[in-house]
Amino acid sequence: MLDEIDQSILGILARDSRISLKDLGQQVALSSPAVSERLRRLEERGVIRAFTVEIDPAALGYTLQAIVRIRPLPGKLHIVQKLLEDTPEFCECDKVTGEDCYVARLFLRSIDDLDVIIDRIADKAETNTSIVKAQPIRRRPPPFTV
Amino acid sequence: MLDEIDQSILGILARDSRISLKDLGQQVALSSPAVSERLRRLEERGVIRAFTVEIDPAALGYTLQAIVRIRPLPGKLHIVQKLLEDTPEFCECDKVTGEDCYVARLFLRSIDDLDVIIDRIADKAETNTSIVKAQPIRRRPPPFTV
DNA sequence: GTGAAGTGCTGGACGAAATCGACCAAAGCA
DNA sequence: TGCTTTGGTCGATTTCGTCCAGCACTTCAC
Repeated sequence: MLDEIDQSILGILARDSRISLKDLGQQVALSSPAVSERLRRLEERGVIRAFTVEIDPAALGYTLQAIVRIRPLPGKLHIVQKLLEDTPEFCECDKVTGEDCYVARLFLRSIDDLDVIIDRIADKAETNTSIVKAQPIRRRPPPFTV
Repeated sequence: MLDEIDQSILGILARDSRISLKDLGQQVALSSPAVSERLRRLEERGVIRAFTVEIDPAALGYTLQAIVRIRPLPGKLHIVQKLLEDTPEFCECDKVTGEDCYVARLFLRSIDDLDVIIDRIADKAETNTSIVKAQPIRRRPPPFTV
């Protein structure tokens, strides 16, 4: 599905997605039209979901992060999910097996905001909030070795 | 700190980080040398941590994800953290307040891998694993409004 | 085997984009 | 008031991306 060249292209782009096709081509020993075509196909096949940018949340004023585990009350599941989706401070949410139904990441400007946001779901779900103290591993791609 | 133009630049780059400076400039009504300079400063100040690419984990064979809560046994905290960092399948890890010490995201090729990886920390920590069934919110930036 | 078709690459030409330097206008300040 | 800093424009030059023709290699039918 993905050959070695595609994998190293992905690795390089993960570190710097604004690299020129020329430089990218040199690093994988291919001409620029060739890597251009590979990029096109990687996007087309959905291997590359997006070229994006990693922003320091603190630069936007988000000095706090929390991990919130959420267990909607009976019959409230869809309402809760909709509420999470419509609250932009929830920047990541997974629906999981086990007692908790959702695990979500919340970006906060202050601890007061936490209270405001959690209060909005407090009557529809049980929640368990953990404040992030440190990030030993920040978002990284999984290993490529096939 | 960040003016409106910087914010809209970040918003545009979050959607497509490979956009040309020319197009980016047109969208924010600035010349390309001007946006080039703003980009340079955003990077320099650490607002932009990296230009990167979002890869479909399934394309790399990772058909499963799990959220693992980890509570190291007394005296094992540093060993456990090192182990997490050295296990590339752990693609995200937060150190949090509360009973659990770490919350980590694990990418898996098969359910068998889960057993192998969790076994490696089983004698150093209590773990609680939830399999991801769906992702109602996939990584998105927090709201920019200052 | 052999020829036809398909795939994925190279290299050069050409138009588009990035960069560089010169210059300018507004804001902050002695 | 006039100097300095900051952040911008514009045009020239260089660099890059894209298009296209051609080539090598593989697959497959005969």
